[in-house]
This record gives sequence, C-alpha cells and structure tokens, in this order.
Amino acid sequence: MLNDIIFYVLDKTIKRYRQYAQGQIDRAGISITVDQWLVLSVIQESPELGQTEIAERVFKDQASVARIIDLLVKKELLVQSTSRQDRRRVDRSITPQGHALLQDVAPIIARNRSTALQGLSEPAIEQLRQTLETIYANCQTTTEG
Amino acid sequence: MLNDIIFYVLDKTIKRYRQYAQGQIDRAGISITVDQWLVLSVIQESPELGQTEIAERVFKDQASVARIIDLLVKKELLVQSTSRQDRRRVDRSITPQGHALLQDVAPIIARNRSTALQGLSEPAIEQLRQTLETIYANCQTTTEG
DNA sequence: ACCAAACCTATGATATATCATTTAAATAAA
DNA sequence: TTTATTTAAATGATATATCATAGGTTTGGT
Repeated sequence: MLNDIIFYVLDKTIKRYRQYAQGQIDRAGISITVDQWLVLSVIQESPELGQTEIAERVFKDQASVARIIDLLVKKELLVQSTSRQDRRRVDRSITPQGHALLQDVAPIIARNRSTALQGLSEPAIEQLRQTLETIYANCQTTTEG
Repeated sequence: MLNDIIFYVLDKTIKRYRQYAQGQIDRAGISITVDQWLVLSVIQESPELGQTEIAERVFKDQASVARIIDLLVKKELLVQSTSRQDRRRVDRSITPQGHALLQDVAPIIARNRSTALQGLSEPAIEQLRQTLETIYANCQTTTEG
C-alpha cells in the first residue's frame, strides 16, 4: 500500500497542511495564496533581496518567484521600481494594503501551525526535523553532470 | 529563520527528494515524470479504478489525474476506450511500452528511496511516519462550511 | 416512462513548478 | 576601451494543482 511508503505519507501530509492553511485564510475572507503570502513576508523582512535570493529562502524557483511577485504587484500589495544603483535590479516596497494584509494573516498562520502540531511534544518535533534534514542531506543533487 | 519552522523543513525535504528522484529518472534517459509514473503504476496495479479513485490513492485532484492520463495516452504508455458496461467510465490498459517503462523505472525508484533513507533506522522512520500521521489528522478539513 | 439526483470524465481559468532562453546591465578581462 | 563573462529579471513552454462547471450517463424515486 502507498501508505507504507514514507514519501507518500510525507507528500499527503504536506498537501493536507497546505489545504488546511489555505482554507483558513480563505475562510477569513482574505484573498491571497499561502505562496504569495510567504513571498510577501520574506520581502517584508528582507526587502533588499533579489528574486533569486527570495527563491532560495522559500525553496522555490526564480521563475516562480517572478510570477508570484507579478501577482503581488497586480494585487497592489507591493510596488516595484528599477534600482538606481543597479539597473538590473528592482527596488520593492510593500504598500499599506500589503502591510495590513500581512498583519491580518499572521495570526491565522500562527494558529494553523499550532493546530497542526497539536499533541506533538517538543522532542517529537525536533526528532521530525532531524529525520527530515537527514533525508534532505541524502538527496544532495550532485552539481556535476 | 524559516528553517525553524518545521513546515518549511517538510516542504524543502519533499521538494528536494522529488528533484532528486526526477533527476535519477532523467539521467537514465527515461522520459516520464514522477507523477506520470505514479499514476501509471497505480493503473497497472488496479486498472479498474476511475479517475477519482486514482486521485484519492495518489493524493491528487481528479482534474490533475485526468490531465496526467492524457499525457500517458499521448506518450502511448496507456490506451483508453469507453466502457461497454458503463459509458461514463473508461477502460484502460497499459501498452507494452508502458509495461517496459514501468520495469525500467522500478529499480530507479527503489534505489532513490533507499538512498534518501540512508542512515535512518527503522524506528526512526516509523517515528517519522507517526508524527506525520498526527499532523495529517490534526489538519482534518471539516466538511461543513 | 419520467424526472431528479448521483456519477464520471473533460475542460476552462488561474496559480505554481521547472527548464531553458532572452534581454539588459554590470563587471572583469584583454 | 572593447570584449567577454557574469548577473538580474522576464518570459516561453510544459507539467501539475485546484476549483468550478459542463456534458453525458446511470440510477433511484415516483
């Protein structure tokens, strides 16, 4: 059975958590995806980062981040302008609406996380983290061909 | 830091494993995605399942499964025909190429899994499974509005 | 037989993932 | 300075995720 394969359990768990988290945001009547929120909050914390650096932080692709940022701009949560110092780069700043949204979403995310971890002790979570990090390290993708 | 949040560790781990697994298939010169392979192998095991049932097994959406099946048909790994008994349904059968591909991919997948789990004891994996199942259960999405 | 409900697949719309490439700009090298 | 390399962002192509819905088909109720 697929459930015997730990990677399917991993897969189904993360999918379920995402659905749950998105559902809680939707239910609050806030129009943003978890991925958009994540990118927006990274920009809030570190507005100086470029797309590639944002992508690294959130484990996404540069192209994905570019498109998510597009949507954030369209939603007027973020404004962009070409950097004066380096015209390849883009200066970003979060709009008042963007800040307001981040504030509205923050408690929902916090609640989601604690709900998802109910019944798990600190050591259990630490154990989870370490096991995942081991798997992560095992799947090192070699740089050479 | 994002790494302090267990859900990001979860996310990055599953993404890394997927990349690794896909890379190993690509490197073997086999032209199929992990998702396509997964759907194909479920059909091999249980050819009588409908799209919705396949979707449940692989934690995907019915629509996603429909499109993956489309691609499998285009790749001539699978053939479909309307069922005589119930004309809403579709009979599926894996082509010889499909069977051959499944055979080629099987050892790669097996190798990927054991590589990813290197250094983890059976109890550690069992612990991982149980922790994930707890999170999964905690994120029960209520059926009512 | 008739209508309503349930069912299965297909598809449109949008968001995200990934790879590869393009464009423009900055920087290093010659 | 001119050229080559590197870097940042944008974009095309394809695959997958998700929601909603459309089109047929079967089934259940009357």
